[in-house]
Amino acid sequence: MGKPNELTKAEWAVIKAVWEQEPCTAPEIQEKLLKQTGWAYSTVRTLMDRMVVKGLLKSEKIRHATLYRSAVSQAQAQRGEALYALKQAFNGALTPMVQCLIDSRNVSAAELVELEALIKAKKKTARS
Amino acid sequence: MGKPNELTKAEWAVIKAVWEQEPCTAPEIQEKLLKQTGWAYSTVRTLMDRMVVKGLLKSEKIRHATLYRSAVSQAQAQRGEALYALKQAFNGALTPMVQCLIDSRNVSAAELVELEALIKAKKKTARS
DNA sequence: TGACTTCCTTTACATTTGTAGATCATACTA
DNA sequence: TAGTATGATCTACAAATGTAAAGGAAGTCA
Repeated sequence: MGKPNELTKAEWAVIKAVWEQEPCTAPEIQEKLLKQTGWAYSTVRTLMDRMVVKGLLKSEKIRHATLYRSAVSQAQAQRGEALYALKQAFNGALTPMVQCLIDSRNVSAAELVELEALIKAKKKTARS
Repeated sequence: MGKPNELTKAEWAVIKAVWEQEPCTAPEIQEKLLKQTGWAYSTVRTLMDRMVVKGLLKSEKIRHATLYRSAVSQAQAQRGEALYALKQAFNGALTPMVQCLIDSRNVSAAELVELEALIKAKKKTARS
């Protein structure tokens, strides 16, 4: 299970669309992304085929048409990205990274409560 | 203040070395990175010059030699990377990202305490 | 069954990134 | 001052990425 290589922006756009509707065809994804990206069909198609080669998507040929599905889950991809940032930028130091996150954004009171709860929960599971 | 574009792995390696010793010369950085990367002088030099063009480093010519310094702080670069992950992978949702981080790693009890404190502190500043 | 519409396949090309050899200018040293 | 070591510049080249046009094949509707 190699690390799901980090995704490029374009790849993120595609795989997000795929997650929303699996399995799917290239024209469907192109349609979905048209507004945000303006990409032509062949652009999307090329991206998707390259992503198959990379192991980010799987494709299956049904007669004439090609069906795609994701080969990495959203959770896997998210984790890959989060851990990449953690490692690269913060040298693996978790606390500074979280600190940075909550300092760099307007965090609502509700979110702070959530975060607190989450950490409490983790403490419980950790200690056992 | 454009977003400090995300850095590539190679760029991270270079800028980290620069932060450790500013100002610095290309040969110094090459030396520093030799062990981890095996890069030749011209490789490092090319990287650094490209980073100047991108606005990641600044360079100054002192006679024959070239002195480099960072043009983005460590904090800025870290923030860029963290926010990129947040936005791209988690669609800006902070809590899930933090959740993911603490689930994907062995977090020590001490770290959990730190995190908790950090959030408490944030709550205080937020409410005012 | 011919025309139209879709989707697929192939090919292409510019830009960015990773990596470095070769050669030129300098400065130090004997 | 000639020779050597050191750093600078230029040029190169392959792989990855972003982006798409052009031309073929297949299914659909009249």
